[in-house]
Amino acid sequence: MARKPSAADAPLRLDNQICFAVYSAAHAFNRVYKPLLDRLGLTYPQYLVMLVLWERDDVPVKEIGEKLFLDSGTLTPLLKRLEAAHLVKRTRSSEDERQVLIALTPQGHALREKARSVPQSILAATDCSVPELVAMKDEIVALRDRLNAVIGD
Amino acid sequence: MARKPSAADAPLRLDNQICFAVYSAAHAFNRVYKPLLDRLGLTYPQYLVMLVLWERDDVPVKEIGEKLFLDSGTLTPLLKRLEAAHLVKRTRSSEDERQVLIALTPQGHALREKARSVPQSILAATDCSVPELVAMKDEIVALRDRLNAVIGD
DNA sequence: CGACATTCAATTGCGAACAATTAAATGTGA
DNA sequence: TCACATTTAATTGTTCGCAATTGAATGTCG
Repeated sequence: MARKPSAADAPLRLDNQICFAVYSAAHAFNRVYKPLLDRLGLTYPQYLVMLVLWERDDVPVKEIGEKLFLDSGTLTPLLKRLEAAHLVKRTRSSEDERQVLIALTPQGHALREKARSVPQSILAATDCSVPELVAMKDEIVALRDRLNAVIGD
Repeated sequence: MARKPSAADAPLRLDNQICFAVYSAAHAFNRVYKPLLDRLGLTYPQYLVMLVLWERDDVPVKEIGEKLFLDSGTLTPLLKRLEAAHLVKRTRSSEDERQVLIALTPQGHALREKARSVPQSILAATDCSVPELVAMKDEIVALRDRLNAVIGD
């Protein structure tokens, strides 16, 4: 038996869910990045790891994980692929043998120059002004941090 | 040789990237949803499919894909898992044998009632007002649609 | 010093996500 | 009607993402 749409249904409607907006926007970003990153031989998560390393080299896996909100189950195989591509080197820390330090190779450093044009291309694709994007980014980060705060209960 | 941070580096900084904000917020949402959806026996993408079906039943795979921005490579195995869980039935359309129609089972319908409390729990986790969330959602959807428009070139 | 807990990366298994290909059904035009 | 293109799902292979477990190194407390 057919039901009339009622106000009680609104919370379950797809279009009303901010989480779906975020989920689908993340996929849209990924699709825009794809052709740009293909030229660098990187996937998007690999690109994120490279961003971390371009800011600070010789970083333990743990720290990369904290910055990207990813765990070793994701990072270990990803980093092995970056190593196979000769972009990073993985070495056990001598001070703490539990840690694996990730360092850029010369090719890894060099890739940074090829990556410089990427943010500009993405900016163009958003068809937004920089201040608009910064404002949105700050709002989304604040939301993310509130969500992450709830997890640790 | 160490480099001074310069303005030219800003575009490649992780914290400046809206895409990473969106990417990490999507994962944060997923982690908040996880315990709620575990009780329903659903993953987050499966929950999205159920949202579509609760709005309109007996839908071809294609249409689900268009609403969620997913293709058959993702949906076919996901829908088979939902079928194995007795939540949906997959049947070839008699009018067009190429299409597979997805229909809810009685259990699939019934699950809707158990799902009603989910949006409220998510809302609480965001620690945001409804108008704030609606405004953000609209902005993110607009951004997503502009990104998707660029893809089709 | 020695039992114990903690930390860290690696591993395993499962479920997305997507590109590329395949195969069947349908539509179209000569 | 028949060749051909288009549409639709399914399949295959690669890469994430995460829970759960393992094993080695380190830290802590009696």
